[in-house]
Amino acid sequence: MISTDLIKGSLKTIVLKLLSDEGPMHGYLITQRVEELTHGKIKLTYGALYPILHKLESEKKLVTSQEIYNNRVRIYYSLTPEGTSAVREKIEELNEFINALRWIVEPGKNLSHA
Amino acid sequence: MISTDLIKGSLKTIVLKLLSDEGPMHGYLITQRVEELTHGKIKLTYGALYPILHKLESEKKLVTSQEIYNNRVRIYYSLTPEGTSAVREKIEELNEFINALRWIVEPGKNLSHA
DNA sequence: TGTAATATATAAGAAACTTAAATATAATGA
DNA sequence: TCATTATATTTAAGTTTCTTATATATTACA
Repeated sequence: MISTDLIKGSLKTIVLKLLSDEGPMHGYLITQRVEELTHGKIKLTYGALYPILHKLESEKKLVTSQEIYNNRVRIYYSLTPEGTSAVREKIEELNEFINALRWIVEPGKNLSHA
Repeated sequence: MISTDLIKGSLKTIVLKLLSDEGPMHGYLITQRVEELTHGKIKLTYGALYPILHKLESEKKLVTSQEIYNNRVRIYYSLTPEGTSAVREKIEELNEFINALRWIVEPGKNLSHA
């Protein structure tokens, strides 16, 4: 598990990207997929996730639809067109960030300026 | 300039790594080098930097020495042995983090598990 | 002589989390 | 049957880490 300080700022981007790649999902499933995809390195807590989902919804980047599964309510989140372009911007920024980090971590290598 | 939310958690690691690569530096110079190395993508503000330096000093990861240059005080920060091993740990964690992000950003590719 | 650059410091406030607790149902195993 | 684990969402309180703004002081340049 990676230090939470490091991960903090990228949680919103991670959630948006996941919905973009895998289609509508409910919160619980999002935490599971992030853990799977990152081989346990990143774990989303519910206290972080649900406020993020609610905020993205209030920003019109996500919309919700309820489904009943085994008597339990599931709230599925889907990207709006606005959310879809937000994903692109966020991913671009995340790639810039990764490159900037690599300029620090591997200063010798002549890395991409993308 | 990358969103500050994204950068927040990695500032301490960046400072430590820079001191490890380039030897003792004073605060002002650190902000300049980070900006240079990251092609302006990451800018350390003084309000962030100096508290970080003071904290690392109180944690015995850095020690200071004063020099006078042109009548102005410069406070040079150097890594202690404790600081040097902290750099290694932090960089390892940062690499894990970068990989985890790549698993999200490029889910198709079969990336290193390092 | 005033503005930009150099150099450090810190207080107040915002933002994004963590931790913890609450609620509720289904499935599993002893 | 009873306890535990898994499923599923919510939110309040507190912490940490920054941002923003301000203060101080010298040098360099136009």
